[in-house]
Amino acid sequence: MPSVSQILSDTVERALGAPALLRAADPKFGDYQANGIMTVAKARNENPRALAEKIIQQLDVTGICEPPTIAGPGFINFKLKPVFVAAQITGASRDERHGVPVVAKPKTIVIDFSSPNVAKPMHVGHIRSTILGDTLARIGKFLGHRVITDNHIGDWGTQFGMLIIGWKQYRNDAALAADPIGELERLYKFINDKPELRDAAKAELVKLQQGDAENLAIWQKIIELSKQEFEKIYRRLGVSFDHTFGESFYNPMLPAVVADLRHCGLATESDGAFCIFFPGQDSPLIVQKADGAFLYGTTDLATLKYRITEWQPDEIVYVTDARQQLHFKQVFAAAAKWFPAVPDLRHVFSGSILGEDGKPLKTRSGQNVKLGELLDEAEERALAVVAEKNPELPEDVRRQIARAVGIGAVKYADLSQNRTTDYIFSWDKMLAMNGNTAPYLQYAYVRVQSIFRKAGDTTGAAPVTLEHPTELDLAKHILRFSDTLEAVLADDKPNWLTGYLYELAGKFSVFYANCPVIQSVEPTRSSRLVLCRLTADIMKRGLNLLGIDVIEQM
RNA sequence: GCGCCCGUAGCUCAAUUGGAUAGAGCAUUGGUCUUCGGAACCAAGGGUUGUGGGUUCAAAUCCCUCCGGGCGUACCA
Repeated sequence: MPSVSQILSDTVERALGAPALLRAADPKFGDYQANGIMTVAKARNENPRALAEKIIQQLDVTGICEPPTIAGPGFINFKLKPVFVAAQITGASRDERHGVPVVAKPKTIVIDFSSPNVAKPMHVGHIRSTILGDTLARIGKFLGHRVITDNHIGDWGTQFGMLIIGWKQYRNDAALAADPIGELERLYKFINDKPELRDAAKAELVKLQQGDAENLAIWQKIIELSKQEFEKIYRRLGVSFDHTFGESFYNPMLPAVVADLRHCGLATESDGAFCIFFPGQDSPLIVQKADGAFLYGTTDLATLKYRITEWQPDEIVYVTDARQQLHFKQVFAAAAKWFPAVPDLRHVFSGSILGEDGKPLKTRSGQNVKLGELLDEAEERALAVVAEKNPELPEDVRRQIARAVGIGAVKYADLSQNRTTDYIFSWDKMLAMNGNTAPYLQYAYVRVQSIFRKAGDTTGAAPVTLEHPTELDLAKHILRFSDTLEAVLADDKPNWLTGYLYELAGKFSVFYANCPVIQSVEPTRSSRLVLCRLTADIMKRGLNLLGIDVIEQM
């Protein structure tokens, strides 16, 4: 079923002959507002109010809303008829997708996110990319796009010289078994602190690059161990990938990439290196160092070529931190010249996570906060809250709740923030039961579930009638779910979805406080139960699209 | 030096891309309810959107000047 805003928007566009620019209106003016009229009037040198008058004469929306009104300099306001809202809600309640249409033209979207480095623990710096990319993938899929997720792990580089010599001579097998990445990290630091081993490390690296069997085997073992550790984190976060083509996957392609870039004149020699220069910019994208080695720009171009030929995507999304903006600008600019046609390339970047002192989040000893330990703490803190609030629950149930609440809180705190800015990490704020937090939404969901437990059989598909103003308000908000999802995907801004869900929970609370459900008489009782069910379904779906679990009790 | 991101209530953040009187939570103050989970709901105070100009019917949003912060800026990723 098409969304309400889509219907109205199409209607106005047909009459206007230009985009309607429909948006949710301030409730005191109506439910939706078209403000494309002023722009068109100006271009045509017409009086905007007269044009608006002409447009509303042509609109046939009698089944949908009250007669549209003109306000201000030329806004057209629409106020939905309760009967129409009720009919839409009834339809949505019988739809597995809660009234969210599948996109008319599905796109192929590649999403590149998370991308941790092998032999290093994942830390807080990885969480935003991981969670953001996962959410965008989930929403894209739900809207009907073909989404391909790829974890571009850092599994190649000069650090392997040091890791290999450390592995061969200083490896502690017991430590390796207990904490693989911890031991690898120790080996790396140990060798890095020994300048006298630098040449030996370099020699091991050269052997690896030349295909030495022993070094290749060690390298692969290190990758395997690292991937297993990453997987533990991803399992806890509920994140998965279609592919994990690391940087090394593209190694064999790099010489040909540079040769081609040189052949077509894009890459030129400068100080012994091969570079792609851009007009008006001092620093080039270097694709081959003076010593012959390749860089991540080279790998990114090879990766891009592979993805284009392999998947023919309409869009490729790179989710990284904000510090890589220049790099991706250069890669995208190079790609635009290198390929006859490039997909829509988007760099979705995020700010850093700061401690409450406003400085980058670190442990007390100044180390990066390990992601695994952060998630442990989230669950512990959530467990303490659950134990306090609901001590009669069995231990295993409490743990399960704590997992959903703790992990959910960390994710939600991140996703509810505008991704481009730095944000301040605060346990107390993210675990608060009030305000725009995961626990608040999870609790709102629990309250609805509680109604169903008491009401008995609620599987009926009764028609919805909207009598009380708070019912109508809740219902109208429900009808905006699909608009929200489309907007999130269009601008890569999950905080619009969290805002939507928070408002949904708020409107439900008001409805809940004003409208008895179980004690009301038929047919109101059944109608309200359907409204509750739909609200709960959308809360669950919305949270699920954010990668957050709901629970039945807490 | 140059470039990118930013500056909004005491604090943490919104504002659907130029739309009407800039909104939430926390904190503060006051209120509701014999309540389907009070882990709730309602209300009040709190703002010259860093500064000064410009563009237009309309600016937190676009352009320019400063001030302040973060991050980049030729062979790490």
